[in-house]
Amino acid sequence: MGTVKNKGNVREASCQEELTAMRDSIEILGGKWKLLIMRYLTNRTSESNHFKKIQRGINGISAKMLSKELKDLELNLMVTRTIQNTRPVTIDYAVTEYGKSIIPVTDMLVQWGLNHREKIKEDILV
Amino acid sequence: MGTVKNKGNVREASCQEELTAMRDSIEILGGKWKLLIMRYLTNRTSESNHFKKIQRGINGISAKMLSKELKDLELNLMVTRTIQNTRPVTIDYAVTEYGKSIIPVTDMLVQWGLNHREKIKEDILV
DNA sequence: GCTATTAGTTAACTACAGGTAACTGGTTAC
DNA sequence: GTAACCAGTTACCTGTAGTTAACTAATAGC
Repeated sequence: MGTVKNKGNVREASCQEELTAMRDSIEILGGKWKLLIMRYLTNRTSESNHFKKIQRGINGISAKMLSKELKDLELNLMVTRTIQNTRPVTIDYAVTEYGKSIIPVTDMLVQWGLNHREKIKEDILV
Repeated sequence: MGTVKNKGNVREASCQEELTAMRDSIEILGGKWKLLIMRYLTNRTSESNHFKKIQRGINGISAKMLSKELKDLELNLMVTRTIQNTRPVTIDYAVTEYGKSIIPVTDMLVQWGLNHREKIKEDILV
């Protein structure tokens, strides 16, 4: 470790760093819901997003999971949680400036998903 | 459904399509290993990648998981499996042309992971 | 008092992702 | 014959991601 012997090792080392970086991303953003929640919130930065509204917007997510995932995202500084002075009380969730760094990731996943649908269609026809 | 009543609904509709697309992506590429395997293979398209070599290259993956994930990726047309005429037999795994469409996704995840490390460091120092 | 809204929490459960380790089967080299 | 390489498979187990449904607590309207 530490000594770089040749080009092969340089490539090897940086590849391992890449894989480690991706492990981190997957650990933080992995699972069924986190990226969906982030996508939902980054699409609506102009409005206030309270708990029930988010739950209605993301098809199929339960209160328990939404609550848990929002906590995780808050811990990782991706979203903020603000209590609103409304009756009944609402809690506003918003993407942080840092959280917006996720946009390129979700953009790529959306594009890839759409593209994959097209690919599947083609494969069925041909 | 079908009738678009106003701009709000248009935005709503396309957002739901986006989320659906992302659900697809997450379903196909989700889990601890698939994206790591794809990253590993797309980084080495010039060489042949046999089973043991991949397992050695991706730290911590077991034969069972690698075997299972490669099968899944093959089913989704992301990689090909070719038996090599070597002694002992080796099996070559390669990313398909279509599989390369995943590169922008893994690129973004690698970048985000690296950036996140930096962010955490800063937060500790400040 | 009853119902509805908000934001969750809690318990009880299931299913599957994933880990560990032993094993098959074929080939080569010593 | 035995050790080492290849490519997996199989069985067993565990932890946790995720589901469902019931429940708390506060406020407002009828």
